[in-house]
Amino acid sequence: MKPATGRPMTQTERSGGGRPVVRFAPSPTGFLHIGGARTALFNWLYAKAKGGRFLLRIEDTDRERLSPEAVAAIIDGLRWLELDWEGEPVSQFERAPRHREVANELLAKGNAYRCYLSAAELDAMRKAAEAEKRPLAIRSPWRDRDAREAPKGVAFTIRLRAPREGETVIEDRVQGRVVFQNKDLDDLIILRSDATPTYNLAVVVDDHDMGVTHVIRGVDHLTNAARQTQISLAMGWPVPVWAHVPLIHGPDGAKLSKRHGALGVEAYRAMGYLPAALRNYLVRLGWSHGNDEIMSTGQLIEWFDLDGIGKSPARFDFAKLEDLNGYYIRQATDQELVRRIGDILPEIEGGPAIKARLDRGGGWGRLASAMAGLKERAKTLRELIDGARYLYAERPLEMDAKASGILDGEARAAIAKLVPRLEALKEWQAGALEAVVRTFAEETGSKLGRVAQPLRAALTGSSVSPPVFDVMAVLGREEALARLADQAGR
RNA sequence: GGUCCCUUCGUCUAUCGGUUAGGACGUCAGAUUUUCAAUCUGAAAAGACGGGUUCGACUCCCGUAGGGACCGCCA
Repeated sequence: MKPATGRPMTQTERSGGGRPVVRFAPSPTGFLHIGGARTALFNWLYAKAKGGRFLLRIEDTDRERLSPEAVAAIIDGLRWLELDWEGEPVSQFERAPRHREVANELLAKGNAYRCYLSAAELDAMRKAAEAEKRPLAIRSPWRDRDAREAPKGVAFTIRLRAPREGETVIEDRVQGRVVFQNKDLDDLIILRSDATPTYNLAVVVDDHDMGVTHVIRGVDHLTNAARQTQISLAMGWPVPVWAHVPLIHGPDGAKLSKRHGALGVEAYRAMGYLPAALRNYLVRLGWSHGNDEIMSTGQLIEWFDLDGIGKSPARFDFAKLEDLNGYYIRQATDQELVRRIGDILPEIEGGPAIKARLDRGGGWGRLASAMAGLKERAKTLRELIDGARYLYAERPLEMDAKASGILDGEARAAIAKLVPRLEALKEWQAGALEAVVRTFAEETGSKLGRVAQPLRAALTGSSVSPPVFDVMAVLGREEALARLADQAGR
């Protein structure tokens, strides 16, 4: 098949539109931040949507900035987000010999050359250009100099012999056709003076060797796409399909900072967000499918495509994430919620203490039975834990300001009168409890709320809770009556 | 400074030359209610600006303004 335009054939076109291969290639210098998570998600979705493969490569060539914890954090983050990749993660560092091999091949082809410019000289050139306010393009004299003139025993770098005329065109599935004038691009270093490969070389070689057909990544790599295209062309390799997605900004439109949300995904996990909610939120940040907002993973896989990605940057909005998370919490099964609370409890402030109390005396079981009422009122797992406080609180309950306001003398007296009737109940369950209290309210000529609020206060120490009768049922006869007795007036 | 990109309600977005410019979050009001939520109903809220092209522009072109990315022997 022939490509419709004059651009180089892409791998998909060569393989007759076969299964795409995509990859997520983070550098392990920090955690998996929210932007990276979205990039990973887009790649993952694209692979799933098109029946392709999603690979993971760790760009760990910078040994100084490498941290093993960061690698672990990225992998944990992807796992938590449930973005599974195929095979073992590829270590870019371990492939250095192959990168070197390609650099030498380029050298042998005459598409690269040894450059003896020192770092200090380069620095001076850059400074001079800046001082004169003229555009900088490093033009190494060694591009055309005879290799025999080379100083002996001096370290050299290998530079790509990039074309000086014409243009390098990026046909981008998101950005459209982006044209770079070759005169603006300099001969980039592909092999450092210590014979280690640079990023752009490593990426091109790895993507080629891994059979990557589509490169989906942040726009911050757009100019790299031009450089990488030049390397691919110099090797006679096909150029992948590009898709450079816009970056995520903070609420103020500026770059996402720590205080905005440039946190690692593990922070979102600890804040009590559900992976499905975060995925749904993230995918809508820059991608759309008509007016659809809440989409199941199945729908996302069915609908996702590069065409739906917009070109303008999006701002991160916690309020919308929260709303979505609330929805996913309401949809989640009680068991899943209990499990996830158990997962994050050890890593949040005050969590271990709560866990210890839940561990004692069937707390988890009570949590599970209270979940139906609880999840209706929480936007995050943290709020869920907070809302469940009455379950694991110890007697005598601490009353918050509103609760003690509700429990005035009259209210306490009412509780005292009500307790015997509750005690007389054979079946301790919500319906029966409600009937008793309703009757009581009618008899005393008060609205249900007048009785229910004091009960709530006495039972939970708060003015806010799930329906009181459910609360009583979950607490069980003994505990509920004890709490009421604690607050009952004489 | 150079190169490249972006600009629809406060926010995320739909629209792909003809719509009362739609939806979602948030906000406000109301309904419901034992509290708070959830739910339902309704309201306010947008095409940065200036020129073209066209019978007709949010949509196409140019310019201005604002914003962003990149400009390493980092990735």
